[in-house]
Amino acid sequence: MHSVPVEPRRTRRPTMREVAAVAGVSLSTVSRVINGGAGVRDDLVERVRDAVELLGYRHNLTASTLRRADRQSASIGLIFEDVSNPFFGAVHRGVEDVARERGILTLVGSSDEEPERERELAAAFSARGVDGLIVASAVRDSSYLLRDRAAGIALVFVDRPPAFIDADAVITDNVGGARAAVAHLIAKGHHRIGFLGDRPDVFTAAERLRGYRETLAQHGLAEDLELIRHPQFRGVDAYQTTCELLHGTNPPTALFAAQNLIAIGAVRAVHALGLQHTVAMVSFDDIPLADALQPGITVIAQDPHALGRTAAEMLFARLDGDHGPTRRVVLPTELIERGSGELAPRAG
Amino acid sequence: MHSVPVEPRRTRRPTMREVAAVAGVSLSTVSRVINGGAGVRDDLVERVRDAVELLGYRHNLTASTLRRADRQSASIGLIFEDVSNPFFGAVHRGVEDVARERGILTLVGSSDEEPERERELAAAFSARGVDGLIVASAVRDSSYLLRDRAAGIALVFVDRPPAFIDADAVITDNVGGARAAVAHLIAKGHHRIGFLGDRPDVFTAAERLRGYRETLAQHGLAEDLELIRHPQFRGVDAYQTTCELLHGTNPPTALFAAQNLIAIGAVRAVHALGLQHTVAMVSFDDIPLADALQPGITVIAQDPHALGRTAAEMLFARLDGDHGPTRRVVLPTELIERGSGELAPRAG
DNA sequence: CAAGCCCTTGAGATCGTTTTCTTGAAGACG
DNA sequence: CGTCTTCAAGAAAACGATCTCAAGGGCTTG
Repeated sequence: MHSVPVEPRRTRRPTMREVAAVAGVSLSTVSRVINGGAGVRDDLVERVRDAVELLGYRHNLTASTLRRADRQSASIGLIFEDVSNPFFGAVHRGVEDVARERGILTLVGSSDEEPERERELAAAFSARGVDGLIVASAVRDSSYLLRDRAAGIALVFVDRPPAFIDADAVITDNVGGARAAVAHLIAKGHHRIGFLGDRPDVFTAAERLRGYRETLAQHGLAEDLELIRHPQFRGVDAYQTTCELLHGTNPPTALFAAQNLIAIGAVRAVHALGLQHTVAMVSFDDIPLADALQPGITVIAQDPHALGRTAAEMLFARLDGDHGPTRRVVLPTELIERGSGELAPRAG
Repeated sequence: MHSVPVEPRRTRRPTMREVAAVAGVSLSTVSRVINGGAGVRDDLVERVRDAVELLGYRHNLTASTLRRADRQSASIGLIFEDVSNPFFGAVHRGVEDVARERGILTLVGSSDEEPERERELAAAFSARGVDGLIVASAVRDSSYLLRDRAAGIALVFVDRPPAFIDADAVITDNVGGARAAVAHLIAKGHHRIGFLGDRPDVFTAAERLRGYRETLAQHGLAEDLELIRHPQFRGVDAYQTTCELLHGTNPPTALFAAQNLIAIGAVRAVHALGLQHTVAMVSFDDIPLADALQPGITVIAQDPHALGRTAAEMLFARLDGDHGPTRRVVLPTELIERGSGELAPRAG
């Protein structure tokens, strides 16, 4: 079994010219049939269709795009931080659901939060003639995309707003969500609340930190820099950082884990230390099995699928000729109480 | 703010012809410089580079691919069941890591396990001239891809092997993993083990069910069809199905949850019923927070990232001219004991 | 019956690039 | 000094499709 060698590209793909020859019509007629067949006599349409079938002709969109007046490639590019983060998986799916209805395909890449990589991806997408770009940007200055937009590429920012370029964006209410999380913990009596989040050069992290700080200030609570931590490699370091934080002198009585992967690490740490009934916790972003834990994890849920859907809808509106002012859509978060956020403070 | 209207495509993209005019050289020379500059005098190279910079020229890969002798588009297509399933997110990332080194981009789509949709995606990718296809196929008969491969598109199956077409494949040892799971439970004394998995028309589900059955038989245990369940919509129904199973007459003392999303549903159900210390459980595929639960979830872990990496490596080997016999790579699973699989049977 | 119109069809230009072919200049060599 | 080789550079064809435009046929209409 499995011993038949794979033949190298034996047959060239048939072209419209060959279809035309077989059908006994001109190249133009074949093109018309392929593009819907309007204005072609029925019997010719049939002959062309038969020839297509016979030869196994497949339309070459590369050549078509090059020549067509509208220049549309029916594909868009998505730049995420990491396609293997379930958050972006859901955003991707939201985009795909909308794109599918229009027969549009998605090119997807991970920037790993590296500006250089993000620009490379944008350039690569652009070189392939994408009609639009949906970007979760990791750069301080997104104006490098101006040239692409000037060349006719539609542009929507998702999860993080654009900087130094006026463009459409769909983001979550990060500050509001963080405020809700921290206010919730304060209402339960907590005064020392740890913050675990990405470094503040990531927009979402900065916003969530802002919400944290503002809410502390609003309630007259002093900010302790010891309690604000930024684990570098989220999965691994969040665990470690949480342990350090909880084993330090004067540890927090509650934690706000401001990102999904960091939250997973923090939850694992709290459970490993046996402190899950002692240290309160709220996470930003819902995580699988959050409700199966004891106690369940109270979360600020965002809707990544809706983020993707909305971004795609805005992108296609632009491609359909919407030249209105740029829009920024902010999607709300939802506080889901499951137990971990409702624990009262206890002396460590 | 945000009130400046977005200008419609104002500038056309500059072409090589325009670059040539500005640099005062011929089109051919510009092409040579863009493609590495071999055989062009240094001063001309510099003049062309300056013109490129000045005009903001961006290479048009669409036109380039059309004309180039090798016809490579430097992009590949990925067909998954669902890009928002973290399992496929990880496979995707594995592919991307390998593709990135070669400057190759990924087009990605979800088939939702619908054969029609899978064929549409393959056709759409093919029309866009992808160099290769990595497919987690949902169809009984994958021979529809023969035509594409004949047209020179490399082909690798991932997660599920090909049917009616001889092609490379990378899959997990589903039968072996399932055997290990069930044997583990039997060794702990369980005789009534529930099976929760996708319908057997999904290859992986059929294989895991086979492993389950064979292991029961091997240990002289009778098979009870009441214990074999196939929740239709995984997230929602797995929860419901698990509840029904555990509340039925003569319920199982252990569960084998044979897919990641089903496992999440089953774990939630077991915990909701308060049976997590009573009913043993092993899941196929590791899931986040499995180790934070009480008891931790014992899993048969597969390595989706390696699945993607390996598939990509095989694909590129073919693109590099490997015409050897087709290969089937089977990646091993790993049993990770965390507690839930080590519970002894108790009368319900 | 001729003029005018609509409708279908095909010829040829064209999209932006690569590739082949040609040209011309410079250098090597007997 | 003439011929042969080598090399850089440009002119033009080609990739596979779409689009413009002109031609031809059939029909209506005066």
